[in-house]
Amino acid sequence: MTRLNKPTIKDVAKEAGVSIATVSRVLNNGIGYSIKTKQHVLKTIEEMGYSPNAIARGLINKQSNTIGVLFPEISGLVSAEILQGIEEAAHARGKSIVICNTASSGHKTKEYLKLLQEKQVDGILFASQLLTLEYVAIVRKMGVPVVTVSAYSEDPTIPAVQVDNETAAYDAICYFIQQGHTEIGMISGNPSDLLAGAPRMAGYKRALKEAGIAYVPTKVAWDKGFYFEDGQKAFQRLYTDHPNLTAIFSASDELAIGAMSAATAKGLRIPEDLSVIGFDGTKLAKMAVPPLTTVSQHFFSMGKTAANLLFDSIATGRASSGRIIRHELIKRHSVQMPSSTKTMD
Amino acid sequence: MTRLNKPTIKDVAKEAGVSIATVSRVLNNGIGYSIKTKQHVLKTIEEMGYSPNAIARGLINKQSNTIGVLFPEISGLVSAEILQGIEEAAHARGKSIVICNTASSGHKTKEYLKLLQEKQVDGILFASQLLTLEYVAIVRKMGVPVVTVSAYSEDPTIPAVQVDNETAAYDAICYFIQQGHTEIGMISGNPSDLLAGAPRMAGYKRALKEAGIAYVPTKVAWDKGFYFEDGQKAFQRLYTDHPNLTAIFSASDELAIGAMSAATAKGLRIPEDLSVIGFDGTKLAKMAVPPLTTVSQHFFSMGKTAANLLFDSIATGRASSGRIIRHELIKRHSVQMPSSTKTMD
DNA sequence: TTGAAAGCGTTACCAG
DNA sequence: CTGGTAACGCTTTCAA
Repeated sequence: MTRLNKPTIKDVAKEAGVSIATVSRVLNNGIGYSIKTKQHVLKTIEEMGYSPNAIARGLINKQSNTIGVLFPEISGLVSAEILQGIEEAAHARGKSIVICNTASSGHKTKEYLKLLQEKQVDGILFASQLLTLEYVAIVRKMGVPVVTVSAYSEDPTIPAVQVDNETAAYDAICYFIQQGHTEIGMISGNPSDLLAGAPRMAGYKRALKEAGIAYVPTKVAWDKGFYFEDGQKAFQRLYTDHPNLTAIFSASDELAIGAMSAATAKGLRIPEDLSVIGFDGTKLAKMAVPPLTTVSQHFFSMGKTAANLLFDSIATGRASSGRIIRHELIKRHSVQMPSSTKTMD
Repeated sequence: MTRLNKPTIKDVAKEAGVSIATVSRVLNNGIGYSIKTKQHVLKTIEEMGYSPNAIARGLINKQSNTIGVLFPEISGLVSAEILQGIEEAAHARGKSIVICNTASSGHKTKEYLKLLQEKQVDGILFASQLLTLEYVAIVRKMGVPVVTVSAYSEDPTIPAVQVDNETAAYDAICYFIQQGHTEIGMISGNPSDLLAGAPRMAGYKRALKEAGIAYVPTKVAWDKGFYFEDGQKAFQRLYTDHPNLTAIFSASDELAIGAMSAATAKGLRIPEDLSVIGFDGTKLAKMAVPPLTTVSQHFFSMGKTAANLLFDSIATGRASSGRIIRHELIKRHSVQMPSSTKTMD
């Protein structure tokens, strides 16, 4: 039976005929040994197939080079894009990330926070995940920096990376208005959602007000969340109450596509009979029929930015400030001027 | 300045007036102490807010309770669903997962493999990611188990969790044939893809052959990959060469939706003029207009199964065998009998 | 330029 | 039932 255990720094030292201190030095510090020793050590490392043990390193350095990322769900396009951004930033700095799917459950979240503490992660990212005061307290006790991506925090001092949701919604409505629409409905997420619910509705109201259009509460509908089915259901209600709507702004792309699907089923043509704007800018939007005009959030870049903020904070020991990531109205083919404008009568 | 450092097991021992061995025992073994000591120790742990250090534990136990998962991309629906399945299985066993986005790059993959080795992961999952002989060799040297999910391995001895792609495609085509179609085209992925390309094309051919329908090479088209745009482009070519096709089988949902979008743009109605079947069963399919009939792969369950196989392998030290996950034809509204059957003339 | 040794926070063995 | 202590693999003083 050959020696199955992987070689340690000790083995390398013995084999190379130097001390472990020397091996460690050529591995880490750029100094403290002769060029000749360096080459010799490097060669034996190569020959033995030695690989340093990050766990042992972590124990002594008191850092794991790992961050934890919490998501309420990971099987969606939004999460996936944010995650990809985070991953890119992490990899660029040689850090690794452990992902935690909390399923929006307080229990699972706290469980994960405990796990992350035991794993000695260097920092934590809350992605799309409500950061309650309770979580903040836990994380404070852990003593590691936190940042939030596309998430609402009950503690305003936590650095956040997000879009200006109010303005983004406002811009969408203004575009409708520019196109001549006045009968504008909205499919919202739950208004109790302080990140993606309430602010977008506020933007909708502000744009209407500035244009002198009366705000009619029943022109805003929502169901449970931000999903396709919610969009379908909300549209039914909207259409029943207000069949004369010429434009609908939806708080997510899925919501918008659900609405379009329900509208098509009712025989409405898009955009001829009904204009639609979505939100998020996921790849769903370009795949819709017709391609969906939407307010894009650049999730990839949000994830990347948030991760970098966190890494900076870890490195400097100072809390960073948040960032607003610019949104962008991507114009495709789901919006046109209302065909039955009064002047046509 | 209060004591900022987190308490260690030593601190707990001192505070509780016992030895660290005892504290360790109440933390790990269910035995070896009086009920009274246990309560006392637990109380001091609680009071001091002590949390065990998983890094130190890992060092001595020679395991990290962590697995590495490699994806060629993580911002897609398929990856996200697989990941969610893996996450669920991992969390259920108290393991954590570090994710690696290789971008299909051999360089990044090898870099990650090295990182995972240093992190002392207990096992590795290749998800949707080609497992080359070179990678197998590296992983063998690492001495940890590997399993593959929805991925092709050049080494057939590696446990794999996947769908029977040939049969799945075969079933889809048979369904077309049952509905009366004979002019059946296919939008394939790249045939050099040994997992999702070649086998699905083989299934297509077999079904045709069994039904006595001639296989016409130009009735199969593909572009670069499995994405929306590829579907659009491939459809153009298919339609130019064979405008009389009444049915198209696509090797992914995105491909199918791309084809539908291009077909709709040409004035074709679905399913009246053209029937379409997709592949994957992502949430995209149900959101299409009309809702897409598709061969579902149950990615969530594949991820979960693969992770569990890996954990078993880690625990027992024995390689497990792979699993075929049953596919399922989900019938929605993108397929109907060809309207212009010969008998109607 | 180099080596010896202390120590990071745990676990597990061996005495008592 | 309990305590002392070696060891896990590594980094980092401190001396030489």
